[in-house]
Amino acid sequence: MELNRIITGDCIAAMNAMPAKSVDLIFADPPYNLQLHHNLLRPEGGKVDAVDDDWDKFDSFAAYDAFTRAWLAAAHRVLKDDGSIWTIGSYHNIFRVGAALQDLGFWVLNDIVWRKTNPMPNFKGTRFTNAHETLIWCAKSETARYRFNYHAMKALNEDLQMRSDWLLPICTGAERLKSGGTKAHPTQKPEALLYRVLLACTEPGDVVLDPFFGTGTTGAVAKLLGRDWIGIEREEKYVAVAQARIDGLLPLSGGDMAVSEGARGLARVAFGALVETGMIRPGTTLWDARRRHRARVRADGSVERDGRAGSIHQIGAAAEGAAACNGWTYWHVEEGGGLVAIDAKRVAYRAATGVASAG
Amino acid sequence: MELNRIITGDCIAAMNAMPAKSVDLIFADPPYNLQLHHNLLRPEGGKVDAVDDDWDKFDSFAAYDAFTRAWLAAAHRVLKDDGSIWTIGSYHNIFRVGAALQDLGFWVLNDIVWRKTNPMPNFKGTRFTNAHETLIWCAKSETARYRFNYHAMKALNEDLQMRSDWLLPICTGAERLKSGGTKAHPTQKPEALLYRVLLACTEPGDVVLDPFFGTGTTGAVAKLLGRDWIGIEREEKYVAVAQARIDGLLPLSGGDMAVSEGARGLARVAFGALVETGMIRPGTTLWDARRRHRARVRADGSVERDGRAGSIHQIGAAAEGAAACNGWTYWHVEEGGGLVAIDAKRVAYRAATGVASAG
DNA sequence: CGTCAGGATGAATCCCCCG
DNA sequence: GCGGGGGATTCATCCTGAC
Repeated sequence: MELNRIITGDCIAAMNAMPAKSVDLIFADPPYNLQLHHNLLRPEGGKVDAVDDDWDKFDSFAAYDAFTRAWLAAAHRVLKDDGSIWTIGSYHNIFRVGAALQDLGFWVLNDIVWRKTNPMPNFKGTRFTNAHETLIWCAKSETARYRFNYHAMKALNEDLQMRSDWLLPICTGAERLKSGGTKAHPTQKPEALLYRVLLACTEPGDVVLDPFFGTGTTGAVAKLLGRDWIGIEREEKYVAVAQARIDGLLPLSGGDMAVSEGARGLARVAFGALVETGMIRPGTTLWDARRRHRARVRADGSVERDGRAGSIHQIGAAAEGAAACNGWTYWHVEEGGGLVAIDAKRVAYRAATGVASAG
Repeated sequence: MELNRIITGDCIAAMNAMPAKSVDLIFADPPYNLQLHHNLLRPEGGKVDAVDDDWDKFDSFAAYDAFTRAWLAAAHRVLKDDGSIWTIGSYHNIFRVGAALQDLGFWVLNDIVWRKTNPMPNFKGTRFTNAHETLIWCAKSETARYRFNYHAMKALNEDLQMRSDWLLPICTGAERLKSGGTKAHPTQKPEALLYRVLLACTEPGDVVLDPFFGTGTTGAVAKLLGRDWIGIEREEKYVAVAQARIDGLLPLSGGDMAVSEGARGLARVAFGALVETGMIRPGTTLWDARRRHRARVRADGSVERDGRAGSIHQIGAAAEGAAACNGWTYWHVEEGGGLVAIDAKRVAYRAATGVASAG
């Protein structure tokens, strides 16, 4: 089997033409079936550049399921018995993909949450910011002896076990491939994501297959890490971009590559978290250190003073007639006859929950 | 329908005995179908106290799917058209539940990741630490007008949009209910999780249904926040624990339940009303913030620019060549040598006339 | 050359009342 | 039920151009 090349064509046919049990790892980023109906405008009037490509359009969930089961069955055949498979998706499609994986006999090892440091906001204020995507990692069967480089993952995570939630930025800037001044592909994944997947589940010389190759992030990281790879992609324009990208790369010599871990230092704690967890009850009176001003805690973590509601910082600033105020040190609660700064509650919260570092 | 009580029995039968379209929110924590075949040993030899209750055993994915679709269909019937449903699960079951939700016509609004600050480590070093669970939030249909208290969520998160990943501790310590020295229920959820769900999607007086009530976390938080609730639980030992727990609770006072509201809750003011009352005189020049465009106020509250007259919004959009425009924040009047947004005039108008909230 | 303000942008199922 | 129109709504990051 010829390695380190892109096959142009349909991934099901291409996989069926490959030898059975021939690849060690499959990474698949299939269409998400986003079902976007309307144009979305940003508050300042700009238009969101949506994914509206034909390859993401399906007539129904049934049609999407049929497609999913077909490519997963082909993937099952080419995967070695001790290999494993990763898929990525969003709430639009990931439940269909996950159920299909289970139905085909794949054994789920983890679901991994890719938390985006910089997701697009929800412009209309109608839902929670959709700030993550989900990956599913499966062995070929319940009893398979899959590869997991536990210590490499632990080392990558400052000697703590790598968790199932990964904080990584989306692909922007110089890493984002352009063609003709605009993005070459609407859904290019960050190399750091593939780096972690390949480092966790393969060793040098393993064969990595990506049936939805796109601009070739999987191939690029595989080459970098000294893994062999095969990419399958239907659209010739993406094939050209991917080939040029990978040709221009040099593998690492011995090496390593920085994986973004996001902001370090102490985790940001919202005042609302203290209210939610019952450390401070709605209705509690907050005092400044000299009891000259008071405010009342509301159910959503905002506070109210003289009929005006806002954050602890905003209302503290208003009480002092100042432009800004650190509400954590400004406001206090009554405790044992004296006043305790709410910052002490934050310290206690961090200690109780073990949220030491951000990320 | 009798509220604020626990129904002992099977949740499907109990929901089918309830009136159709009678609840505003459903929170469901169904069995996870954990498929734990072997006893798991800790490194030091102790046995992990795993979920091995009969209620979590299913013979196959098909049996679990049939159960899931049955209770979800019953839930669909009792949910109001503009209500919403939350479910929680792990990778063992959440894909089955999510696919069933979509197949039954529920419309996914978000998948939410509950990131645990203190998850159980992976003792064997064979996988990533399973550090999260997944919630799925759905409206009853694609076109339903569900409730989302956007500004309350934003206030709870230090004035940033609440994201789809929530960092919360697991339920331990004093909050963890005990019976006879051991934990009363193997999967008790933290109150903070329910607090956020109920604060986001209900208002005081709404009816919240939990078909897998367990030790009654949903009921406890509903009572605290002044929401009505109904719990359904099959196991009498859990019913007793939940009832005692909720009976011992005091709700917040009415004022403490108040949360932040956005401008959509404010009374609508016609621009013409400001002209009528003399706050803005006909003939006044309106400017955009950077003085690139100007318009002239007419006697009827319309404005004119380049020979075209229309509302402040229409003429603002025309000036910008945009599809839409909020004229209140786009246009400004000269005042004291600087520019003041006409929105400030609207604030003054509301204050002067006492029209605070929308009717 | 550096700094700063302004603009662009990312897998998005993104409004709602009134006639 | 549908169409029109008022008017509510954004976070982190990177790039470009002005000075």
